[in-house]
Amino acid sequence: MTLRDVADAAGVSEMTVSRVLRNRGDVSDRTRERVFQASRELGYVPNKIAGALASNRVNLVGVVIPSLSNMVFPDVLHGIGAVLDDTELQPVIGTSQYDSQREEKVIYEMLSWRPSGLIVAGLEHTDAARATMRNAGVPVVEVMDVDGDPVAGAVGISHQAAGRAMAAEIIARGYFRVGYLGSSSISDARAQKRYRGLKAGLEVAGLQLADEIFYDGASGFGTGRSMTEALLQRTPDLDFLYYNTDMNAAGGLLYCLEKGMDIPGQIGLAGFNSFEVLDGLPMRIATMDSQREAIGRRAAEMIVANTLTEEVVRLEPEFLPGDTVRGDTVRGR
Amino acid sequence: MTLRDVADAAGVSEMTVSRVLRNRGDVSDRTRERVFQASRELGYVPNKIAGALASNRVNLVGVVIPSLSNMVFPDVLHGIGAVLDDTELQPVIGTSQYDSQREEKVIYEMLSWRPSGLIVAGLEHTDAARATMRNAGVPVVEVMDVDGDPVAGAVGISHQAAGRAMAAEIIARGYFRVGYLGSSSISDARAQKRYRGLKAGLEVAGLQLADEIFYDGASGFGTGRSMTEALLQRTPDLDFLYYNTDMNAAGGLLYCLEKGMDIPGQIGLAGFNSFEVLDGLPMRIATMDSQREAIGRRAAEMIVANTLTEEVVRLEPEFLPGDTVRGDTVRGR
DNA sequence: CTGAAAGCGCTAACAT
DNA sequence: ATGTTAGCGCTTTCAG
Repeated sequence: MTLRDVADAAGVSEMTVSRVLRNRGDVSDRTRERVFQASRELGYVPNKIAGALASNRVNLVGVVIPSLSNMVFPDVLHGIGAVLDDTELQPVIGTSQYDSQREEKVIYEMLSWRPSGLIVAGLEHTDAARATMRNAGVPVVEVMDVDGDPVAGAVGISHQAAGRAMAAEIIARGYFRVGYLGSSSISDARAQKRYRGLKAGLEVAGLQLADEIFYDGASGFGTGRSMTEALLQRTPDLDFLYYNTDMNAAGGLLYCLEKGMDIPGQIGLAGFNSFEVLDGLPMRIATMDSQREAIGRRAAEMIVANTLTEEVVRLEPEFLPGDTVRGDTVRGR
Repeated sequence: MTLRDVADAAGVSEMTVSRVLRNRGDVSDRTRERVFQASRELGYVPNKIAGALASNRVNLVGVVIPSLSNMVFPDVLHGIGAVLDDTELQPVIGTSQYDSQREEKVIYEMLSWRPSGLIVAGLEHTDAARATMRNAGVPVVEVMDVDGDPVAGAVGISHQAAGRAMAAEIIARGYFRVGYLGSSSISDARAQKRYRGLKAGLEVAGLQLADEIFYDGASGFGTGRSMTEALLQRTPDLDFLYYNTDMNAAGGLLYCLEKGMDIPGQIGLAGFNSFEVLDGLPMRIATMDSQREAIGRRAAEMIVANTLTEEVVRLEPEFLPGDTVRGDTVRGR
């Protein structure tokens, strides 16, 4: 089933059919109607492969993220989609499963389809992947993180700064025996940066991390719960728990509440990301909004603009105190 | 940057380069090495558009789902990915946002790229979408649901039966004032089927749904909590709450626990889906495993088999009693 | 083992 | 308003 078939059925040239179906150029209403009719009757579906080759235009935007299971990425995709919905462009998603070799392959595959742009999560990639992106010839935007050296454009927050900011909040609220609960995966570069930011921020105030614990595998209530239990068993006098993500913090919160701990008096908790699904827990977890949707939107806008931008957009995460931290005793908020 | 450039740099024909890069046919080690070298130095990325047009082969599998925000779909994608990872095929995801017009468009767009197969969530589509899929000329598999008339292949569970099975469990455990808490969205056809199945199952035992409540918008703890509060205010003597999804059930559970209700004695709760992230709540919610990964795997296998199958695979959801329902007093489990 | 020719299905550019 | 020609970058097929 090709243009040829529709053209024959409608008694016009292929070119006319092409024009009608793409709504380009002037075609008489009569011809137009005949073409639509023929196309519909035959159940014609245009071949975008051929169209793309001939026109040198592909209305796809590649989006490479580590995983769909971690809710942060669908949120970024949502922002991207919101912007692309107003254009001819369509996102195409690829996942790296937190594996940089796989990511390299996915990026390469994506670019081999000659998309109109590429959005990639994070700044850490193999040299080959970076080289490929640099030569892509289309707008490339790295998202979620600005702590590093972007290949081209970038939109994100500074996770290092987010960690420091959290340290400042913790200190201002009078906590000083801080424990960190995070992922042991070195491939979660952004969590690592927050971890380092936290430590740096504590040191500025002459404090040190009192203890830390790391887990393998997925975040979740169970993970948060068991990490929290293990950490508090080892270091019972902690007065603050900073989690790499709200999902784990939620598990920790439930554990602490069960044990009858006084939150936020005896112990404070904070997470990261601000997940809407968690509204409805017994207490709102203190967190930092990671601006995921805004990041997606901004990145998509840069692709739509279609300039080989090198712009780096730094968004600011917002601290949300929730119910699991004390009031600010220093600045008196 | 085309094959031509690489061929010139390596001093061979385009054809030879093509063979080396695709690892097809015999090429001497010396030539092979030269080609790789040239290709690498030039940063050549093959043009799959042209390749696909010439070879009439596209190693993509279209996957159309309503949304990425609802965790059920990433789980299906995970199953699909697990199977496709062992092949040359790659999934390409499109979302319909629970809008059948949009779904029709997405399916059409997908097929215009001539993928090797198509996987679509659900059995409810516009007539045009069904017609398009029927003429696709590639394997098409509808997933998640088998209560209806598939276009071609299908893999899923019977949500109607799942609702009935839940009714049977509720009754067997001695509950009889049952409330349903679900989505008002008619586009969630599967939840509707469970709802109808539940009612049918209760009726068989001479029971009726004591009350029901519906919400707009996204599921989540907050939604589950407020629905539960509203429903119990209206009908305080309910002894069982059946939710359309575990996410809402979790919110309801937290609410009931806060109010000091005796679960599962005074009141029982059950959800649907079996979400792993929820392990770690104070109680494990009774639920039914919707077999999402298995569905994804099975569907992908049907695509890989590359036969225009009409096979309908019905998987069986597994009831998981958790901690929020009483023991089976009838069958004495 | 390597190369040359033809053509995949469409669209840009140029007629008419 | 419609048609004709050429060619996008690759692979298939056939030669050698």
